[in-house]
Amino acid sequence: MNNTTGRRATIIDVAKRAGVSKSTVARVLGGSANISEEARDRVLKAVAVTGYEPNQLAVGMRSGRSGLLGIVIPDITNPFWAEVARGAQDRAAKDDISLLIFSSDWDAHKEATHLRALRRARVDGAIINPVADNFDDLDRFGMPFVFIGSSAERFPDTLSVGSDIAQAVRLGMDILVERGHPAPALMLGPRSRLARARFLRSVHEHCIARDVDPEVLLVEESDYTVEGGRSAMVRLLAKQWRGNRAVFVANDLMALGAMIAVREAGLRCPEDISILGFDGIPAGAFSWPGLTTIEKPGRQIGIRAVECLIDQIAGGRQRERIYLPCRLVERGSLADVSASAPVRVAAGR
Amino acid sequence: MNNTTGRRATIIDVAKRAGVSKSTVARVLGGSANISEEARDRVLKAVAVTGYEPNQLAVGMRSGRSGLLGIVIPDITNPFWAEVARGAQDRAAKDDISLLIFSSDWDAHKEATHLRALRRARVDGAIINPVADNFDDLDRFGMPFVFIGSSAERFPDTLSVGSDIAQAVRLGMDILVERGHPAPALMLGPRSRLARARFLRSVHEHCIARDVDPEVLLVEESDYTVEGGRSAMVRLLAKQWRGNRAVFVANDLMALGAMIAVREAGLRCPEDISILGFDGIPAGAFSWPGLTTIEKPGRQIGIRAVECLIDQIAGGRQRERIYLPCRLVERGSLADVSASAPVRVAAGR
DNA sequence: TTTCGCCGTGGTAACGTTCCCACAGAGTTC
DNA sequence: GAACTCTGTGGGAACGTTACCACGGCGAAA
Repeated sequence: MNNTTGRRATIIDVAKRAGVSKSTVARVLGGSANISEEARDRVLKAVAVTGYEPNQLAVGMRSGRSGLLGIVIPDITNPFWAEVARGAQDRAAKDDISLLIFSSDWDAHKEATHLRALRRARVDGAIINPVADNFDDLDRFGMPFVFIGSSAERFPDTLSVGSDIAQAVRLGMDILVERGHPAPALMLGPRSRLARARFLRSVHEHCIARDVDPEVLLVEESDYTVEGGRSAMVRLLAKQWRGNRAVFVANDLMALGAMIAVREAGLRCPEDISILGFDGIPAGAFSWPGLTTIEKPGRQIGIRAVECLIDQIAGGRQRERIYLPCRLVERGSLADVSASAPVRVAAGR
Repeated sequence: MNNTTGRRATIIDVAKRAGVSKSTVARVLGGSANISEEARDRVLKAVAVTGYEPNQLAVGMRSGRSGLLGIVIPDITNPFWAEVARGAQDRAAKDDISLLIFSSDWDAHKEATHLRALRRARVDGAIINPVADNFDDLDRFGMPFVFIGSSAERFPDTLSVGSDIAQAVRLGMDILVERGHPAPALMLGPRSRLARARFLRSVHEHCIARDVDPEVLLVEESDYTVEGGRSAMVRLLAKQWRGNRAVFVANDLMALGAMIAVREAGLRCPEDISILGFDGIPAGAFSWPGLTTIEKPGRQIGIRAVECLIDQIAGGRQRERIYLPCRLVERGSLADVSASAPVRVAAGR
């Protein structure tokens, strides 16, 4: 079904075989109008015979469109970012665009290297979770771009896509109230993280709207790790902590650690202590009990970012900030101790 | 630090600015010998001033090297494959090569589409976890390639990189014996999977070497899912099963499910039943107890695959099959009931 | 002095497309 | 019947690079 010579067929080979000019071949393949039936047939046949595949390099060279998009995320091995990448991949594929993926490891130097690679590859645009605090000049990025993730927050006047933390917190607080936990303890990440402030602010807003004094809430903070969550939970358990005990944890890894600490203290989750996570990492489905959590829309973020990018490449530049809604994933770590609760919570997965 | 016109600087802009010919610029940038100090300085200065970045498209067009490698894996969202991709990414970056990543979802049609995209992009080579049972003709793949993963097993005469299942099984059986479980039950995947036969064969070999009748071993099989592992464990518990009870599970997800079933049966892991997994998925670190497992060398596979590919692009084509060793990850799911065991196993993570 | 080789450099032809202009012939309008 | 439009086609330039050849100048060998 193709030449044995090893050389790839070019548009000229196709043209010769079809007995037309390369212009005509290009028109047929480009789906242009005004082609005779006969010419179209002959070209299509010749394409099949030669096994011709257009050379994207040449196309890009001439048309200025490489058909490539770049994405720079912290780590493809991190399940959240893998979801983002996957969403971007799938959306790009719909438009016959291929994705160049890079992992920055939250390292500004690696990021710079990757951005250079993207520029050299002449990608049509880039999706970036920014690491560097300031880029030389955003306008001279050298290509259209979309920022993703909460670190994009630092750059006010750019197009960016992220998850809607305010909505996520509302979702979490609502379910906690509904289940009889109107004043949960809070387990937060390090102060340095941007998302932390947003999380805390949203909790406060929610409390005030419900006439609860936010200062009443127990708060612990730690690193976004299993170990961090475990130690924070130990500290929490040592405090005066009355009533229906529940914790709203700002990160799933920490929540998993907290769950371990509960067990180590001889307590049960969710019977003694309810835990609500935030992220939606896969491991939450395999813990015991399964972690009830709020899932960030990773895949949607990837999809939307590509769409924004495509729009931006085609038309004018927008400078919008897009927040995508999160989703509650109910598993077994949240007890229902509300007045209306049937009998007792079942510790399902 | 660059032109404000928006147009990207070309080698000609650099040449003009440096007052030399583009040939000289190319030689300087290509690191060729026989350049005067003066010319080199002027060129380097001009490059810095113009912000010149070589156009990879043009380079690829002319030199036949696109500087791109493709990788087609089942799903970037799957932690194992993400590891593979990450390894490939890092290794490729060392040679200034960018990676085009695609997810096939174990779908032959998607795979074909992705391979076409790779051909169009004129990648210098491809790393593929093959899905299709037979390709039209391996020699006419249209580019150098390396197969990865156990499904590569189906194609005898190709270069491939995968994990050493025989060594992994030896590792597992050895630790089981050492801990006082000379005849563990086996939990296998579906018969359709290639890895299953290799796993079972290796267990048999190990048994025979140790003078154990392999027929004595309890065997259950199921899907590679949490639910599958759970139901298989239920069936296993219903059997006559004496002595120090341990299960060697051929997949971590199943192992996690088995662990849940143990707990649901009112038994404890590892005190009543020991579980040894196989894969090394991250979720195994967060279960309770932590899952002791054998980790496949995902990252190494990616690294090695890229190295093979680079070799193959440069030199002759090899048709070797490379097996990379797995690693035991000790967490808390394996009890030590051997005679030499200190007192009792601690249920650590 | 002539010849040779080497060094450093410049010019030009590709690579495979797309874009644009030109042009022949058929049909339409006045 | 001349001028015009429309349809289908072909030809050539350009995109930015590298590979190759050519050439002048200089020192060394004959």
